[in-house]
Amino acid sequence: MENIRVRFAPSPTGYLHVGGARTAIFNWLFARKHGGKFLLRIEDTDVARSGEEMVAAIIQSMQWLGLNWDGEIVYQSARLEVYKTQAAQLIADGKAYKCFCSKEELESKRQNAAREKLDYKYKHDRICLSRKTEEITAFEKEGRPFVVRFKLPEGETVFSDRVYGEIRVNHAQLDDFIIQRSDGYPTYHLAVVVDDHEMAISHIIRGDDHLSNTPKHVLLFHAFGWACPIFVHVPLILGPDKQRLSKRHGATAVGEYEKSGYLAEAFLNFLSLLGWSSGDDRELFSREELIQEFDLSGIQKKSAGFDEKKLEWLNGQYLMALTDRKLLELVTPEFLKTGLISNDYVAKNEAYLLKIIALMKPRLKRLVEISEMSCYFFKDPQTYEEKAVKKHWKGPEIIEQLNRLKNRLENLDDFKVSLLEPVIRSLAEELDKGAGKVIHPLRLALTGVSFSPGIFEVMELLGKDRVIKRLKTAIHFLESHAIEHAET
RNA sequence: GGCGCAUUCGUCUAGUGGCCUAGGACGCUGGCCUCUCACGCCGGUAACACGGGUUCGACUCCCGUAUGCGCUACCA
Repeated sequence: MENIRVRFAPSPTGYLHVGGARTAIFNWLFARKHGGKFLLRIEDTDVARSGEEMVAAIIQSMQWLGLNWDGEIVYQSARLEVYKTQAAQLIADGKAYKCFCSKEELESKRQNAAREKLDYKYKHDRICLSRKTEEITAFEKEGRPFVVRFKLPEGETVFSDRVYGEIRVNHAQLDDFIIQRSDGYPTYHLAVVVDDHEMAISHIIRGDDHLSNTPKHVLLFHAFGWACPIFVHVPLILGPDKQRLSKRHGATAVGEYEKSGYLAEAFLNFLSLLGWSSGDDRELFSREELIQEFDLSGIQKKSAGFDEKKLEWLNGQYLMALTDRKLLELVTPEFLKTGLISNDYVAKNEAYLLKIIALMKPRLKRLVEISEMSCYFFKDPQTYEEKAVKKHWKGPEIIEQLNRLKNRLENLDDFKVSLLEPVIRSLAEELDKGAGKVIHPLRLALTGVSFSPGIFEVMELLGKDRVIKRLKTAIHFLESHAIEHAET
């Protein structure tokens, strides 16, 4: 394929939505695969709802995902004159006309029709199309506001969509739709057609919520005497309950996924596989592999539900593939944000941090989990998990057991896994217990919780001083509680 | 309501008339590993929306029905 030019055209009325991002990804993959251009156009013709901060946020999310675009960003708000000129041309050609009917008049007509369960269509009366020239000039002179309507021809429109095949729509369903609003701004339909033509877009890849609008666009392309691009409508992304993805389902903005600790590569991988399949059984695709494999024929017709569980799994896969050093780099901001450690600490304890990262890597699903998951490597436990206390610290002999353990460890100079393990196992044997019966209480004393990486690795990293100290603390804790119980 | 589009395990999907007693992945679940939690490994659960055709043969083609989604704005 030659001269592939596609565009992503978000409306800055909100953050970059997951669905929008997926559309952007498909466009980007298609362009990159075929050596074409991927253009970015901001559809900000709805002044009331558009905002500059939103544009910035959308751009930021695009960059995070690594969706680099070609050329300058096109802002529709900067092209109002172009649309006006094109609308005027259509009027001059008799393919569109000015309509002076007020919104209120039309609204009441719509309601009257609705009462009789009828569909009001402007083209039924076309009041403004039958006005005399003098009347129109008089209106214009007094500065009466008007919209420009497309004069809908009879017949039907047939077009072919790369995903959905041939679509046929009878014009009876359509109306003399507005292409220019009374404030002079173009509507979506006009702007999109004019811009896609001027930007020489070869393939319009967009959400299938526009499938029903496409006949209008085809009509406009024909009215202007322009060839239509190839239409490629992609299915929507829905929430886990198959309803339109909304805040109820949690995050809908790409930025929120970035914040909650997902990797851009994993998110890209995940979104690419929503509504598209390469045809084989792979789940993990690098950016390059996605470009390599992407093909319009793999696009699904059915809308897809967003399954965050799978995203988490995928993210975990990416996390595990990272080097310790790279993961540390990514996770450091989390450490700093939670105040667990300082910049200074990071600089001085890299080797230690790298070892922690190595232990946490297969357990981590999202970056933000790191602080909570590894806090006991930086500070002594403040509390002991209640359920674990009941389970592992029960019985009067537990204090004695921890004491014996502490004494043994105090005599050990080199805190290495290979030396620690025999100490604990032999103690268990002497006590005629399984090793777990010694390890679990120990883990609780050292970490405050019931789960952690292998206890010997944890001890080695913590070092003798902290292990002894935490054992003493745990023993004190148990003793004071024993007294409490005795008193009550 | 009208019109358009869709419909394979809970979810993402493979499947383009016989290869399907429907494959993979996530999830869930049994087990192994094991000091716990993860990771990893082995196994299990679970789907062609329904009804009619067409055909020697239908998950695959056609028609209905149901359900869902979209459009039906001076939003995009």
